[in-house]
Amino acid sequence: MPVYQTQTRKLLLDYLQSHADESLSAGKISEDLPQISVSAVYRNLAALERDGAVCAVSRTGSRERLYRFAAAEQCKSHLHLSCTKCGRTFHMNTEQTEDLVQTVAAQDRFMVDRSETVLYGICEACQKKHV
Amino acid sequence: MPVYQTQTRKLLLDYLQSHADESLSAGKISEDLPQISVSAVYRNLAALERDGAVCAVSRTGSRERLYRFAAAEQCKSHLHLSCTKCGRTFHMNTEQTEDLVQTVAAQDRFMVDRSETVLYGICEACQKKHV
DNA sequence: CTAGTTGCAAAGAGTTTGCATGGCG
DNA sequence: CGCCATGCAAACTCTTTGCAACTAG
Repeated sequence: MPVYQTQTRKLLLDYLQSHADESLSAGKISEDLPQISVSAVYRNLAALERDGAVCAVSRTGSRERLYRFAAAEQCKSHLHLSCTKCGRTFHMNTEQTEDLVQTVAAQDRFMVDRSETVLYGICEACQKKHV
Repeated sequence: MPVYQTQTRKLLLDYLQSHADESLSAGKISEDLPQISVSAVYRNLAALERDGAVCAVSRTGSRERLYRFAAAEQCKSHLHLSCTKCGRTFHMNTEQTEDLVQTVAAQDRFMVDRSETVLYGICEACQKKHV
C-alpha cells in the first residue's frame, strides 16, 4: 500500500515534528489543525505509526492515546514524563530501559519487542508554580 | 467516605487476588463475575484504586484499562510484561525501575510520583507454540 | 435510620468505518 | 485515469452517570 504525499499528511508531520518533545492526543492535534478532519487525523496517525514515523502510547486513567513524532528508532528506548498537573507528556532518552529489557529476557524468558515507560509526576514548570 | 464491606466488593477482591499475577480488563472481570453489574465493577475498581488496593494501567493501541490487585506497595516498582500474542499481561518485580526514577529526578528535575513500565513482547508459553 | 451501593439504561468520550467525492501520480 | 485519501456522519467500544431501590453499619 503506497503512501501518498498529500497536503494533509505533510501538515500533520510538520506539526508533529515541531512538537517532537511532546506526546499529543488526536484531539489536541485535530484542534490545532482544523483544516484536517478528525477521521483524516486518525487515519494518518495510524498509517504513520505503521510506517514507524509516529509512536503511540496510552495513558493511565484516560482512554485516549498519545501520539508523537518518531525520529528514527527513538521509540526503542525512551521515557515518557507525564505531568499530573498540566497533563503534558515529555520525553527523555536513556539507556537504562535497555538494561531492564536484558534483565527481563534473562529472568522471565520473555522476548521483549519494545518497551514503554511512563513516569507520572510534576514537571519543572509546575513545581515552580508551587501549587 | 467510608468503604462498605459489600458482597460485591468481596467477590471482586477475591477474584482479583486469585489473579494477582495478571492485569485484567473491566470487561474480562465483568465476564467472569456476571453476578456483578458492569457499573458496579467500574465503581468498585475506581474505589479500590483510590484506596490503593488495585492498580490500573493502560495499554497501547487499546482504549481499555487493565486493573490488578495490589498487594501493599507492590505498585511502586514493578514491570508489566504484555504478550502481544495472547494479550495477557504479567508482572515482575524489580528494583531497576527505581534507579530510573533517580536518574530522571536528577537530570530533568521531574518529580516522579509513580511509574509504569510496560514491556511488549512474546511470553514463554507463546514462544513455545512457535507460531 | 442514613449514607454508601447496586442495577439498569441512557449518556459520554474517544476512535473507527462506510460511502461518495476529491486529489496524487 | 486509477487508486488512495478525505470529509461527513453514523457506528462502536469502553467508561461514566442519573435515578430509584436496596443494604451495611
